[in-house]
Amino acid sequence: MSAEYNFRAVEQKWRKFWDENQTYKTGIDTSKPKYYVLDMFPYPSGAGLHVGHPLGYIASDIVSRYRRLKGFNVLHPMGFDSFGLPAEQYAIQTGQHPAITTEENIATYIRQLKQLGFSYDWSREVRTSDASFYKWTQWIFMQLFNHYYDKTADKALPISQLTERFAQEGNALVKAACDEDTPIFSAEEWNAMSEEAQQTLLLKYRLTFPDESVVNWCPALGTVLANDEVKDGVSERGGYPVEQKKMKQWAMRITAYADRLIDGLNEVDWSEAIKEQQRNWIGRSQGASVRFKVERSTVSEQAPEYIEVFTTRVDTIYGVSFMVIAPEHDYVPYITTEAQKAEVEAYVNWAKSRSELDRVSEVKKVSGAFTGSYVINPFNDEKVPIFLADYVLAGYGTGAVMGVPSGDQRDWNFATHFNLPIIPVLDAQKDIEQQADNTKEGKYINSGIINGMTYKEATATLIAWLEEKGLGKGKTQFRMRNAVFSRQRYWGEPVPVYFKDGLPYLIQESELPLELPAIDKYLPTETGEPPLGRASNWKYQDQYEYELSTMPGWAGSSWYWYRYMDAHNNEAFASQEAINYWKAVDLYIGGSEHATGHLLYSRFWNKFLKDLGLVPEEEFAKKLINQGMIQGRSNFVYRVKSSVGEGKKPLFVSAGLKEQYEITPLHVDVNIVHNEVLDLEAFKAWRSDFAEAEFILEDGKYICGVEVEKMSKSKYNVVNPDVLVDRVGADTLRVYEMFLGPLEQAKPWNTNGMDGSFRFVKKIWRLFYDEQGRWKVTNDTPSKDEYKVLHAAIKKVEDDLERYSFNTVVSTLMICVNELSSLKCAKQAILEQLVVLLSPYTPHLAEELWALLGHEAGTVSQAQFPAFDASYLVEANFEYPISINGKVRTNIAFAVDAQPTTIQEGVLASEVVQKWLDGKQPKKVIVVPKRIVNIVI
RNA sequence: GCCCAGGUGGCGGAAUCGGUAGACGCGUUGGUCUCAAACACCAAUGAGGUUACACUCGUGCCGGUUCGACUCCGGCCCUGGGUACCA
Repeated sequence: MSAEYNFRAVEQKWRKFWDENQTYKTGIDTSKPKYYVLDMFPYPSGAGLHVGHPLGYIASDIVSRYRRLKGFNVLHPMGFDSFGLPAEQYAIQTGQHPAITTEENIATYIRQLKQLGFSYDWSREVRTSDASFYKWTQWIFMQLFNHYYDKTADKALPISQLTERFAQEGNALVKAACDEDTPIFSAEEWNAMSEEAQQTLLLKYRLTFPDESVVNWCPALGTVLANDEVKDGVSERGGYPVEQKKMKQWAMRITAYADRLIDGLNEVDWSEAIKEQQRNWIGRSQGASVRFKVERSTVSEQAPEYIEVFTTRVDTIYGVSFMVIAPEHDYVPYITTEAQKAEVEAYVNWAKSRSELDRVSEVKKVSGAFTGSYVINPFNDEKVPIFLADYVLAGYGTGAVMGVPSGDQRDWNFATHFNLPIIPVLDAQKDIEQQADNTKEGKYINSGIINGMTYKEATATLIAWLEEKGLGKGKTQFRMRNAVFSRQRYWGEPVPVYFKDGLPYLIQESELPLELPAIDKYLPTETGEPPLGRASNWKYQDQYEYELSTMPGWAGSSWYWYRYMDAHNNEAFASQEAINYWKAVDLYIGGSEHATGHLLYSRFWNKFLKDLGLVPEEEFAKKLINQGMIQGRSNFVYRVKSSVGEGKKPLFVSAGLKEQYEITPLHVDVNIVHNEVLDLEAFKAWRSDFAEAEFILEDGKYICGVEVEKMSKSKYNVVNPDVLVDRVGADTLRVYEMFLGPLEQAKPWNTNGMDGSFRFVKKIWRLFYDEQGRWKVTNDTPSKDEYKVLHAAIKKVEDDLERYSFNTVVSTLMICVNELSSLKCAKQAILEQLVVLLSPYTPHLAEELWALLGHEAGTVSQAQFPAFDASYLVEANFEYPISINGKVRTNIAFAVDAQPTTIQEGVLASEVVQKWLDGKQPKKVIVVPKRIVNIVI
C-alpha cells in the first residue's frame, strides 16, 4: 500500500464487493430487534441527483449502519415513485414511451446512489410503475371502494354490512361518513329501490367515489392543471386560457378520518412545525351551528325560513349586531329588498370580478352591502340586519357568519365601517371602542341567560338551550375537503373500474393488475377525453367502458413502505408475517414540502389498512426528520462594460476592484471556482467567446462574487455529486455533507470547506501507514491516555447519534483522530474500535481497514458498536473555572471529591481572587461541584 | 395578517440540564519541508487594548429574573418556510 490513501481504488473495490456479496441483504430475524429506516420515495427525474438530494440519504444510511452495529436487524430499502408528469411531458414531445425514459432515469439514479456507498438492500427495490407493484395499489383502491366509514365503530367497515343494515332498518340510525346531501330512507324504501338507485346511494358512502369537482381546465392543453400550474388565469406552460369547469373525478373520503388524523399527531415524534401544518390543513374547529329565523316582512317567498351559521364563539351570541352572507350565496336574490337591489347587484358583480389576488392584498379594506332584510337572534329576539361581504366564503361552513364586533376584529372593522352597534359581552373586554377583544376571561354581561357565567359554563348552557329548542347544536367543523383522486393523464395507475349504465363497478380481484394499455400518442383525444381514450379495444369484457383517468401521483407512495417489507409477494401487498415483524417505519427522512400531501394521504391509507386488520400500527412513521433544503450558491464574474462588443477582447475585473469600473455581473460555473478563486484557464475553455478573455486581478488572483440562490442549471450553480466523488471520494462527501450543519436546517451548498473533510479522511489512513507506506499497527497494550481519547469519542458519538446530531459526530471523530495522531497511537486495540466508530460515516475506508486489521472481508457492518467504559474517563482533579461576579477570571484545580468548603478556602486564598477582593469580604461564594465557583463581591 | 423555524467571529457551525461563548472545520497570516509548486506539518487568528499580560466590550435590539443568561420570561426588529379573509 502507498503512503497516500488511494480512495478511488478502495471505494471501487468495496462497492463491487458489497454488490456481489449482497452484504446488506436483510431478512426476518426474530433473534434481533428490528429497525426500519426509510427515505422518502424519490421521483427519478431526468437531471439525476444533485448534491442536495443525498443529504437525507446520507443521514439515514448513517443511522442504518449505526443501528446494525447496535445489534438491530435493519430494513433500509430504496425504490422509485416512477409514475409522474415529467416523463409524460417528455413522451408528448418526443413520442417515446414514458416507461423507457423512466427506466433510463432510474438506471442513472441507482448508479449515483450506489456510488455513495449506501447500505440499501437493493433486492427489495420497487417501482410504482411496475405492474407487480401497481397491482396492489389497485387492490387497495378496490378495498376503499368496498368500504364505508362507520362512526359508531369508528372505523371502516365493509359495504356489505351497510347494505344489510339498510335492508333491515334504513339509514336513519346509521352513523356513517357520507355526502351532505344523502337522503333519509326506510328499509322498505331501500328494498324497493332498483339496483341502479341502490348503487347511486352507496356511492355517497363509499370511501372512494366519483364526485363532481371544480377543476382548472385548460382546453388548449386538453388537460386539468394544478393550482400552481396556473399563473394569472392562464397556464404556466404555454400561457393558454384556463377555465373553471365541473368534472367527474374520483375522490377519496379522507374527511372520514379527519379526527383520527388530528389525534394521531399526538402519537408521533415529528417536528411541531409539520404537525402544526397538518392540524391547520385539517382545520378542526369546535363550535356550534345556530339557526337564525328570517324576518319575513321584507323577503320573497322563496327565502328560507332560517339562515344557519357556524360559530366557534357561540358564547358571544348576545353581542351579534349583524349577519354576513357570501355574495355568491344562493339566498341573495330572495332576501334583497327592492330598495337595496341596485346596491346589492353592484356589489355582487364587483365581488365576482375580484381575483384571489385582490382579495388577499386588501385584507384591511372593508366592503359589503346591506340586503335590506333581517334575521332574529333566537336568544334575545333582536332584529339583526343581513349584509353581504366577500370576506365570507360560500364554500366554507354554511356561507353565513354572525357578526360580533366586540369579540372579532374583522367584525369590528365591518361594524365600524357601517355604523353598527358594538356590544360588549364580557366584563373583561377592554377598549372595545378602539378594537375588538377576543378574550374568554371574565363573566358575561348583556347576555340574557348566561349573565354572570364563565366561558365554559356559558358555552355548555347555550348549546343545551339550542339543542332543546331545535335551533342549533354543538358541531365540529373541518376545513379539509375530500381529496381528488384522478388525473386526465396516461402515465399513472389505471383505475380498476368499468362503467355500466353510468355507474362504476369494480373488476374482479383475480383480474388484477389492470395493465396500462399501449396508445399511439400521449395526448387527450379529439373529443377531450383523457389519453386512455385512445387505447383500442380497451373495454371490460369487451363491452363496458373502463375509467379513462388514471390515479394521481400520491397513490403509490401512500402505502409503498409495506411493499419493501416483502417486495416480491404475488399473493398479497406484503405477507402478514413480514408486516407483523417490521410493523412500521422507525425513522423516516425527507423534505418538509410533503407536509400536507404525501404525509397526510399516507397516514389516511395506513389507518384504513389498519381498520381492515391488515397492518398493526395506527401511525406508519414513528419518527420523522425533515432535512433542510440545500440552496445553491452562485459565483459571479464581472465583465467591464467597455469590453463588450464586436472584436473586443472580454475584460473581467476581480470582485474586490469592481467598484472602480462599469461592470455587468455574469454567472460563472461554480465548478471552475475554488474558494472564490477563478480557474482562469478553465474559464477560457468554458465558453468559446471567453477564450481570449483578459483579467484585472487582485493579489494575482481573480476573486469571484457570491450569492445564495436556488440551485438551477441556468445559474451554473448545480454541483453534481459524481464530480465530487471523483475528486475526493464518497466517504469525504458523506462526511462533508453531514459536517455542514444540523440536518434539519436549510443551508447553501458550499464546496469551500470540503478540503477539511478530505484531510480528515487522509489523516485516518496515516494512523495505519507511515510516510513510506509501511503498515505500523502493533499489538501493544494501549496507554491510559489512548483509552481515554477513544472512550470519550465512543460516548459522544453514541449520544449524538441517538439525538440525530450528525454534524457534531464529525467533529468528535476529527478530535479523536487528531488526538490519536498526536499520541502517535498505532495500537490495534484502539484503532480497531475507531474503525467501527467511523464506519457509518466512511464505510469504504472502514471496510478496507477492518480487513487489513485481520477481520473477514466485508464484515465491518456486522461488528459491535464499542462498549463505553466510563472508568477510562475518571479524572483525579477538576479544573474549576473561578468567576467573580459571573465573569471567569482564573482556573484552579481541585480533587474531584474535594468538599465545597475546602474549595472555597482554596479559592479565596488564591492570588487572583485576593487581588479582586482587594481586602474586602465576599458577599457570597457559590461552589457548584464539578462545574464552577462564583464569588460575589 | 396568522402559524412554524431561525438570527453567535471573515465563513459553515459548537455550547445536550441556566455554569469557562466561539469546540471542530474552512479561510487568512507567519513558519518548517522543497530548486519550485502541490501535499504535509507547526504556530497565530472575535473586537478594542497591550512588547506581552492586565483590562474593556461581545451571541439581532430593549428590558426583566438569577450568584451566574446564547440558553428562562416580556416586548420589539430582521431573515427563511408555510398558509390565505376558515367564522
